[in-house]
Amino acid sequence: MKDTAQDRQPWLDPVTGTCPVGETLRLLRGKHGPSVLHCLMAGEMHFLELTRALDGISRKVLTAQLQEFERSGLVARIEKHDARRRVGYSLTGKGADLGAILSQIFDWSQAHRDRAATR
Amino acid sequence: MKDTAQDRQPWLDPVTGTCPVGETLRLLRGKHGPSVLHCLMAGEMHFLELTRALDGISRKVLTAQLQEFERSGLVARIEKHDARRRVGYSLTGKGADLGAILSQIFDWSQAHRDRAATR
DNA sequence: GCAATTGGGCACCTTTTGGTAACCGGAGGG
DNA sequence: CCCTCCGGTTACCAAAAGGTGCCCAATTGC
Repeated sequence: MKDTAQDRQPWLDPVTGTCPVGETLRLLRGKHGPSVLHCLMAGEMHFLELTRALDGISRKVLTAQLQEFERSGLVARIEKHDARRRVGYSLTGKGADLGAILSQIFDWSQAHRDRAATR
Repeated sequence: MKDTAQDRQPWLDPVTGTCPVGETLRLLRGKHGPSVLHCLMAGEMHFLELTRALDGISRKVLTAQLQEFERSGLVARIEKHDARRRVGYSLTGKGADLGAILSQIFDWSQAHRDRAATR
């Protein structure tokens, strides 16, 4: 019997050898990541629109975040070859599914805003 | 007209002056935070049980995380004055509600484990 | 020609986060 | 008396994350 990683950790993805849950959590650990997805729930937005909507995020971090979301298939990047060469970002189906879950966290936060710290 | 913070940012909690959503997101940004809540969804656990279940978390980080969750009213700390003076941790109602949402993220991760990276 | 807009990239720095290892204190066992 | 278990705490260090400021390229408007 070969004692494989799969035997010891059956939750690991057989293809990538990583834990899909861990990957997802890592994806959402950024300071602004969830907010980016939440913004995009309202529809496609341009890069600079996002920087303004998120209030405080730097362009560096936003580009990095969007690229990571794109790699993970949560967000689609659309180059408009129109006048201003602006770039649109919108959620994929996967991204929208995850965004819907995040919306529940937003709702939970509002529902428990009473004595949130219960001090 | 006094232009108050409430007028400019109506999502701020009128009592604490903080954004409840931001506070929640900050609560979940830790590397192990969501996993801790997920563990406790199965029921009360002792401190060392958690360190073993989480595989890799240090006692320092786990204590800090549990204290933060306790301050936020997600987790209850129960000192057992029995032989081994062990300490139990369990979810409050609030904590269980949030844990249920996190479970959906776990489910999402499993559902999208096919080509998660879509490289 | 010159400035502004848009979406980046890059170098540098600070802050945050997490791990390691050591120590502690009370209870129990031998 | 000494050792072990449990739940911490502390000091120290490394890595990750994020912000700032500067540069760049293509295009439009003046």
